[in-house]
Amino acid sequence: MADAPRYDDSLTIALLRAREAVTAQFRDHVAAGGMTLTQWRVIRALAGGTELDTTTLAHRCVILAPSLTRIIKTLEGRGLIEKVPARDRRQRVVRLTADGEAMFTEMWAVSKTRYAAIEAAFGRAEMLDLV
Amino acid sequence: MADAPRYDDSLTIALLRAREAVTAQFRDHVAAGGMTLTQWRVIRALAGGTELDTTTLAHRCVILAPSLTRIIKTLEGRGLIEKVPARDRRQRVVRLTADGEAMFTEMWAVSKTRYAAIEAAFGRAEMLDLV
DNA sequence: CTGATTTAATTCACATGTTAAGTAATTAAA
DNA sequence: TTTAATTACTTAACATGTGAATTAAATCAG
Repeated sequence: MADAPRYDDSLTIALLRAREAVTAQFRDHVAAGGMTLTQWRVIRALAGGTELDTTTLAHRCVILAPSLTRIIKTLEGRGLIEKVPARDRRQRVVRLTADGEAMFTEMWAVSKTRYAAIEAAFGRAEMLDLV
Repeated sequence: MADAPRYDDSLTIALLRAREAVTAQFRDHVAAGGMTLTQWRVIRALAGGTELDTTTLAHRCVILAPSLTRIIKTLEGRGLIEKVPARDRRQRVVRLTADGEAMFTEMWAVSKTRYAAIEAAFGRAEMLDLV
């Protein structure tokens, strides 16, 4: 099978497995807090009183706009985030509520140590080079 | 903001961006063939007459079982894959049809060169180490 | 051999990814 | 200033991710 595709070691598969391996470390913890990993990325991006519009937030969290629209609706419904009036009325600017900040603080205490451990064991430079 | 989370350079985000950067190279080409990247992974895993059960196929393609069930249904409906009788009747073993092999051959001619170029520019070893 | 357990898939329910189309507000052009 | 073009976001439609519950078949214990 000289010309047959090598499959298991392709880059796309490797990236999927790498992401799977990393997210598995957090999924249970985040799920215990009643949210998904994607929602957690949004909470984390807004932590500390940060106010962001949808476009910036989507880019930082690597979430597509349609997904973010739904997530904002969900998190707003739970009282974790709230809208902020914006100069440009096309924009939707959001921030964490007091409850949202509390939720972040509580979960970050645990997540922080896991992030640090995993990243230290990995070598982040090569990843960032590609990006 | 000494204790504020550094966000843009976290590993989970980096992996998302890396995957985004790589898949963008193939998405258009695969979409032109009328299928998704996930479906293409399945086709590729079965190329060359390979017969696989759902569990093995799911693991190799890094697709969860429920997703694979739907994908098999879709690809079977298009006449690209077909069932193969299995000793263990709990298993669903599938392989490419003649049309499926033809589809693979046609698309692989283009994909192959892109895979090679990207992987050469990356350095696959670190990824595999993590996995 | 019969019942309990385990295994392989499927189904269900909901969240997200993805593309395309649509809406409202801003900006630029005539 | 009125229209055309852009921008920011939303909605829609479908595919996939994800965990939990179900079904069917194989295996195991007694």
